[in-house]
Amino acid sequence: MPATLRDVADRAGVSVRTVSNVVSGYTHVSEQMRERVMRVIEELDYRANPVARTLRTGRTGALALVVPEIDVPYFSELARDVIDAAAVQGYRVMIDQTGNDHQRERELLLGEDRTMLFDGMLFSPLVTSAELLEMKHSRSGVPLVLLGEHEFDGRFDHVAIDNVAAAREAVAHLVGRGRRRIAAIGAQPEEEYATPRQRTAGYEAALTDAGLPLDPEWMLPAPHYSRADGYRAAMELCERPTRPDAIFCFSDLLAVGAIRAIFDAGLSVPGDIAVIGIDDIEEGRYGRPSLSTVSLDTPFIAREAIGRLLARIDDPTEAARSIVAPHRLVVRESTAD
Amino acid sequence: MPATLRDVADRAGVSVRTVSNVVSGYTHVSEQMRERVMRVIEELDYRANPVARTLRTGRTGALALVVPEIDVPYFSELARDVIDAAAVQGYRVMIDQTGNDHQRERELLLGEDRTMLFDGMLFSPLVTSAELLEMKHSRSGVPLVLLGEHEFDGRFDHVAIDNVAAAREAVAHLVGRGRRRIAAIGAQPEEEYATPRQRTAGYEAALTDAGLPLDPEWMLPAPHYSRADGYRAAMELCERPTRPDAIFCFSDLLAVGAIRAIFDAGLSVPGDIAVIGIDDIEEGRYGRPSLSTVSLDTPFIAREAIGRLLARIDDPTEAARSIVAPHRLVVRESTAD
DNA sequence: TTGTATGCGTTATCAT
DNA sequence: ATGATAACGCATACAA
Repeated sequence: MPATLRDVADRAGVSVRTVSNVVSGYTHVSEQMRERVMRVIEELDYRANPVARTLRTGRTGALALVVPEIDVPYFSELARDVIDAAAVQGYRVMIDQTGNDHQRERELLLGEDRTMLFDGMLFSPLVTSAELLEMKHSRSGVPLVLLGEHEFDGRFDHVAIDNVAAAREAVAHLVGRGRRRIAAIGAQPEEEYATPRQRTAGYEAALTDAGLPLDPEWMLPAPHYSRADGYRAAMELCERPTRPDAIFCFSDLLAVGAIRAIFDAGLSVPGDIAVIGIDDIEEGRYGRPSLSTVSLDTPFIAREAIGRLLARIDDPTEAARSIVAPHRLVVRESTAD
Repeated sequence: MPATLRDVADRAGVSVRTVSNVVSGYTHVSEQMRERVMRVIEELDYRANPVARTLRTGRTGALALVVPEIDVPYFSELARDVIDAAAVQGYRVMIDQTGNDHQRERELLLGEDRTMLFDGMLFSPLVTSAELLEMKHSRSGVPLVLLGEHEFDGRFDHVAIDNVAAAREAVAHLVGRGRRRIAAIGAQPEEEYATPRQRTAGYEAALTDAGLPLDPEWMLPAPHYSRADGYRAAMELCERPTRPDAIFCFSDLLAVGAIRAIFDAGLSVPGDIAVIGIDDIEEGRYGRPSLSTVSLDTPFIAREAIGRLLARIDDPTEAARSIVAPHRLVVRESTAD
């Protein structure tokens, strides 16, 4: 049975108020009193009960991070940085997975009694809708920061890269390498999601910049941004009468699958088909060939997101702000000559 | 301001007791009363405050999962399964990272006020010591289930594969492929940690089974089981006057790094050197060559671990049990002929 | 079947 | 500077 504030107070012959003052580092407390109380705290191995503290203060010291699937490398690398950044500020992180499932996402966002279990929420959706977020926000009032969605400007805090520019640079790089038949993998069937739409826009802009034609036939969907999706789409491209000479994948994971498919089709990377992704996951650095990509600064994203969230927890009336994280083209073997 | 039990009671003209009964699905409550209360609950959009409930009941509905680093694929894949298995039972999961850092691990385990923030703990250490666990357990009394440590039998619940057998089968497979100079990567400098020691034992047993000599020179350490560790160690092996013709890596991540190193050294896999790992992470299935490995059933591990933990939460006096998870050799290109 | 009252362990208000 | 005491929101022992 853990010792309580009362136990300590009784044993030290003082009031709970005094003990509480010592514990929470209150200024007006005499040195001798302080020492006496501290000794008893040591003796009884007292630790404050965070649940009781939370009930009183309304602060839990926990944040929620919602991602589609934690085992997708980009999200696990992001989670690592988020957990670290949160720890620096004294917060712990709860992770929820939406499983790329709309129904599940709904439940999670609007879910029953989640409220008050955490002080704020970091939401990194692959797909999500503004309405859902509006509902969440208005119903629970939980401070919310979006990761990777640059669409809902003004309404929510968010931190993300400039997706259009990132995609454009990736494709421009392929053009610069002399590629002309450039396919894209990762467009979403529905046009309602920000990230794929923006990357599609960047892809199209780069082709237009280069005076290349836009061909919808060369934009393949990838519902889950998984290795399997990338494999499937690339294999389909390889089997066509006229093959692409480069593929821009909307994520590194898609690219990993695509490279394997190209190899299985008896072709080479980058010889026959150059491949570039987005994310810069570590897996891409060790593959054969190593993967060219657009690197996102996840520690930066995590730090800024945590910063915004804590600011908003502190002052819920603050205006929503939009933070653009830096990105950087990283050229490796998969697009080398 | 969220509605409380009292608000609902007042509005419905009943006592808090009655509302509480309705909310928690108490059996003895008249149907009309039930409906009346439910209607008010809807109206006020009432949700029970989980913190208050926790203070009262002592149950938080949260579990902690402690891993070295969440962005290590094996752990993120395990985390996915743990979160899912916990969700099925109505629990949420908090993730903590020890960062492979002993000091940090200490803090985390013995840490201040963590207690009572979760009902139980799943601990999946790369490295840890029995003493630390003893301290944790005795001090906080938090129900604890170990993942992947088969050493502390009898003292703690744990679920893990038979590491000795898994390693032995992997190495036997290499022998069966005609390999004779079989190196190992992943031994820990200190001999105090269970997993590496057991895998070392399996490696040695398989060599002995095959009548092959044991050479300490061919057992390379890998402090973090990272791709970089695997790369470094394999590169060193490649530069020796007599190279191995096979490498047994204690984890798939090490194997990924090793394969890249062998390639960079101008050699081929499996032509010059065959490579096998342990874990069966998805990354290994898409690499070139695809990675032979020993597959662990992480969904099984997660389910069993959650099951044990909940049983122990329910009845802390239960005897500790040891669950052996199945493993299976998976042969792919990296050890093919 | 339902109402009343107490306590979970803190923090914070009001005295002194 | 410190003591007494009232919440925080819920669950439950005890009554009715």
